[in-house]
Formats: sequence, structure tokens, C-alpha cells
Amino acid sequence: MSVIRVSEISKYEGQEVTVQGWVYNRTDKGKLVFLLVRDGSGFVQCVAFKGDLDEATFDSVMRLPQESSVIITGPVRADKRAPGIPGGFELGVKQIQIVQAAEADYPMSLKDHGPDFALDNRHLWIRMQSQWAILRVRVRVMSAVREYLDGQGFFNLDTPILTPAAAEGTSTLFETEYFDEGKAYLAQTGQLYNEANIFAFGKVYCYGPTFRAEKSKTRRHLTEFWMLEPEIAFCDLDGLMDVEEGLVSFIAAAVLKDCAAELKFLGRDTSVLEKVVGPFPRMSYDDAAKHLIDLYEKETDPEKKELLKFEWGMDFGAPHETEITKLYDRPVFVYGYPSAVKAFYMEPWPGRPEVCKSVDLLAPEGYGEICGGSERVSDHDLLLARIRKEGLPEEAFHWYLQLRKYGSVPHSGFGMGTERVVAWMCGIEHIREAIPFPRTIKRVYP
RNA sequence: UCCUCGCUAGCUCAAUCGGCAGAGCGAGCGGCUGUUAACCGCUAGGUUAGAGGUUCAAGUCCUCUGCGAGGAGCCA
Repeated sequence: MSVIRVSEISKYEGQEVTVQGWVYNRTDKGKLVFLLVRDGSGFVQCVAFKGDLDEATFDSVMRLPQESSVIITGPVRADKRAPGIPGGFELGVKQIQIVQAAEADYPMSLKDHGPDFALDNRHLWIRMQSQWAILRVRVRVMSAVREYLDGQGFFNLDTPILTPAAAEGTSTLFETEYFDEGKAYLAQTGQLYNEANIFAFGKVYCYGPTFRAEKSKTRRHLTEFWMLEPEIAFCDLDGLMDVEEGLVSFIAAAVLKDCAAELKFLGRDTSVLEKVVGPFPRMSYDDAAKHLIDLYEKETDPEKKELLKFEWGMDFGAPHETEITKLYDRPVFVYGYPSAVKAFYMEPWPGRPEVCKSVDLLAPEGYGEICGGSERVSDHDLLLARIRKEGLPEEAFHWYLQLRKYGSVPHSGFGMGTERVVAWMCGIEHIREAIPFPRTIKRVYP
């Protein structure tokens, strides 16, 4: 008897198969018991009829607690009434082995839970259909990233997580002791190392966890998140936008194609994702600023007006980003931010030193900044001047400055927040559900 | 760090002007051959976050503490 994956059940219609999994829900109808069984690949309804089983077995099936582990063998039938993911097929219970009857006090009911309770029970919450669907989308987003970049000739060279000093000197870092070497810090970016790697490999990316000790308490922030950072030699700002556009379009297409059942379960409006096809609109910061100032002046509600307050030179807040994304039905690039609000390593705009060659990619529907990148300063003396101006420790950047001495070229890169992309793909409220075990300012358990 | 809101049964939430502590789900028992978070009947389940105060009377009003939420700032 072959053990099958529930996700492939449609291939076995009319055949007798075995499914190994856990009881997600049970409904009994007297002489008939419906078990919704999940096996990791999907959810399938198993139907036990009193006449098909001996009395003791049927009785124990009727009393099976939620989450009991089972091995069930029986015929696969197509039935439109059968719930599940993908659904439409059910398994008749001919034989059942109860591997373990779960204890009856399983804390997660199938009803709604508050965030605090759900997160305290995250180790169990991930078994629920909604969380399973979201995390399956995450898996596909991450595999799509690698598929696309590997196909474009990028090399995945990961950068260190333990680092000697602040890379940007802006965000707060998690600190740890490092033997006799003093302090080490958890990386908030791999960019500087990526910049070294491109001079050996041309096009590279790192994809790993990133740590920010910022006290951000919003639905868009985690203290530990997975950031993709491609870096490309001989690439200017326009070339960078081309890469971002290709990547994000590819991710959306992959999720639409391979996670259709998950998106359907989540109730995602897929027509929104179908529009995620390049070219994306490219808007200058100057034009965006004009639009925002116009909105600010026209706003009459004092509360909203305060939130929309804007003048040239300011960085965008979340309300500003939302207003800009409302102008389009697909992601939008905003490029050419004021240098003063961006990092020291960003290349100045030719002829306009107050502006830099930076670009953010803003997702629609209020999901905000999913990618942030720039063309990097390639001139040694300019970079040194910037480091001095920022008051950064020059000796820590010795190796980074050296990159500009031996074959420096124009180069660009960006960072993409995986959880923000996953949340956007799924249409969920909070990015904490887009990672198996979220770390926030108030939570390191479980 | 600042602003706003919240904390009642295992879970999600009610409780009118300050007047007997309630429901659904979950758990237990019983019924039903097509359920979709099934449904129907019965049972058990409470230091209303903690401390103090006002009052004949506090889940409800006041003060403090704790915990949480999402918004600002910062950022992906």
C-alpha cells in the first residue's frame, strides 16, 4: 500500500492509498464520522462509516481528539462536498492506526484567537490552516528568489551574522561578547560584504536573517527578519530597478501559479497580484514630494493633516508611502531621495549633490517599502569624506575603502524584506504571521 | 521614548444609568448516514490582570502597578 501526499491526492482517484497525518477536525454524524486530516502537504477529509469498521475501532474513531496522529488506508473518491486543501477528494476509512490519541486539552480551538494567546502557542498555531497556508507561501517566495537570481547568473554567497561594528551607524544593534576580541554585533545588513564579493564574483546575493534592535512596534516590523540582498557590479540605478522589477514580478507569478490553493484559502484577491508585472512606474522623489505637499495642503481633517505633514527633504512616513501607492495598481519605485535622509554609501546624483541615487520599491495596498536600494559610492575619496562626515570609525572601514582602490566600478544593490513580501502576497495584516517563530520587541518565546 | 486602546470561564466575547456573573466554541455525557468552524439536548467550568480608594452596592467610577495591542519615530 503506497503512502501518498495529500497535495497529490487527485492522481489517485479510485485507488486505495495510505495517508499519514494528524486529525485537524472531527465531526460525527451517528453512524458516520468525518475526520479532516492534515499531513503537511494538505488537508483531506476522511470518512468512516460504522458498517465498514468493527465496533471498537469505529467507537475510538468517533472519540478521536483533535491533533491525534493517525495512519489511514482506504479508497480515494472524488466528491465536490469534500473540504480540504486542495479539497474535492476524500478518503474512505478502511483501516486506521491510531499512532497516538492526543490529550483532550489541546489549547488551540478552530475559532479565532487573540494575538497574545496565539503567539504564546505559536508552536501549535502553525498547525492551523491559515498559518500553514501563509508559511507555504513563504517557502515559495524564498525558493522563487533563489530560482530567479540563480537563473540570472547571481552567486549566493552568504555574509557573516557576527560582525565587528555598525555597518551604517543608524539602526540599533544587538550586542554580544566575542571571546577576547571585545564586542560583536548581530548583522543588520550584509551589504558591505556583498560589495567585496562582487569584485570577485560580479553578481551576488546573500539571503539570511538580519537583526534590528529598533524599538519598532508596528505590523511591519520584526527584530529578526530574513533579508535578501543582491549586489551587482557594473550596474547603475536604472539597472538596479530592472533587477528588482524582474525579481518581484517573478515572485508574484510563482506564488500565483504554485500557491493557488493557499491563496484561495486565505481569501486573497489574486487579481491584485496578477497586475504585478513590469514595467513598474518610476517616480522621482521630487514628483512624489509635490504630490504629498499638494495632498497635505488640501487635507481639511486636522488629525489626518498632521499625519500627512510633509515638506521637501523629509523621509516618507508610513502614511506618505500609502498615499503614493494609491496612485498605481502595481508596485511603484520612488528614486532620488535627499542624501541627508539616506545612508552615507549612496552615490550622489550627478550635478545635484543634495540628492542621491537611491530607490525604494513600495508595494500597493498599504504594504509599504518592500525593497530599498541604491547605487553605491564608487570613488574612494568621496566615500572617505562621507565616513568622516558621519563620524564613523575610519579604521573599521579600512577594508571597505580598499575596495574603491583596486578596480572600482559603478555598482548597486538592494535589500528585500521577505516577511513584508509574504504578507503582501497573502494579504494578511501583520508580518509576524509570515515567519514561523516571530521575534518582536515584546517576544522571544517560544 | 511618546500617543491611543485593551485585560471578564481553557479560547473568543457580552453584561444598558453603579444593582443576582452571561453566551458561543472547547471539555464530559447522550442523539443523528453527508458534515463543511456541523447541528440538537444535558453537565461541569469564575480571586472580572494585581493593589488601594469612593459607595448601601464596583466587571462598571477614581489612583497606582503589571501585561498586551498598533500608531508615531526608525526602518526592510
